[in-house]
Amino acid sequence: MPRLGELERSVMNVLWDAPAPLTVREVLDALGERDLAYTTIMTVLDRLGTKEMVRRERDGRAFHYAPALSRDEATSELLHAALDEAGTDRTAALVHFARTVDPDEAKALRAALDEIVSRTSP
Amino acid sequence: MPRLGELERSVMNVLWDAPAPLTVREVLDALGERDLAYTTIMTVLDRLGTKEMVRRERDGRAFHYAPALSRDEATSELLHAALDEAGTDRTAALVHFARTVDPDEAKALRAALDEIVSRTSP
DNA sequence: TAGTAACTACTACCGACTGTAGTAAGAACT
DNA sequence: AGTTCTTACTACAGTCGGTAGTAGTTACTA
Repeated sequence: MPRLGELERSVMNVLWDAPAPLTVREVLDALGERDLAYTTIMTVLDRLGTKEMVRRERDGRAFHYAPALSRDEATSELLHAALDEAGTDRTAALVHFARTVDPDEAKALRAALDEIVSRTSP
Repeated sequence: MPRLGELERSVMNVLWDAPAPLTVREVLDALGERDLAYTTIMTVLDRLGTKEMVRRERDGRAFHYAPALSRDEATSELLHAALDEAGTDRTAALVHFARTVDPDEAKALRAALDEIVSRTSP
């Protein structure tokens, strides 16, 4: 997954928070605090399309934009990418990560792992 | 932790693989396959210093460069950074990650988590 | 001791990526 | 016919990373 810029990520967050695909104008409005030009959002959405982070479907004369993957998937892919940078010692890096993750999150993570590990080697 | 480029990462790997701090020339030699200029390595090491990824100590008239953090720490920080991009739904992202990680790595990760979780809530 | 080799400091340049936006042109509404 | 909305295309400046040159200084060497 390509790296996202600040504004690109904001736009993705808007799309992820929306219950349905949004038009350029709707994204623009959602980003109301940052007084951006309509075409700026167009450009960003276009680039996100090139990066295959969003897909668009025509509805009448306007396009509607939707995330190509869920926020969870995207973050998970980021995590995998980070892990891939480790080269060797992937496991060691994971162990280090496990020890530094927030306790509550550690619990949730372990629960999820319990499932998959028990499913893999019963 | 700032993002590293390709060459920067190669240099970090050289430093991580070395048992002791290296000089510019030693890094350059270790990267022998890529015919780079001495000053290119200098520049890269300098930038890595700015990013606080390496520290240097003078030894005679030359500097020796050492990683400022271990490879595991660096990868772990990358993982945390990736997780931070999740904003909300950190846990959900972790669960997704747990389900998509390599089975062997999942085992190791769970073992590490077992430790910390049992230590946190005995 | 004069010349050469090694090392650092500073500067430079190019390509890719990102933020930001303008202009042109077509469709639709007034 | 004019205004409005939308898309397509183009542009420009800033930052980052890869790559390296030059100048100046220290140290070894013939």
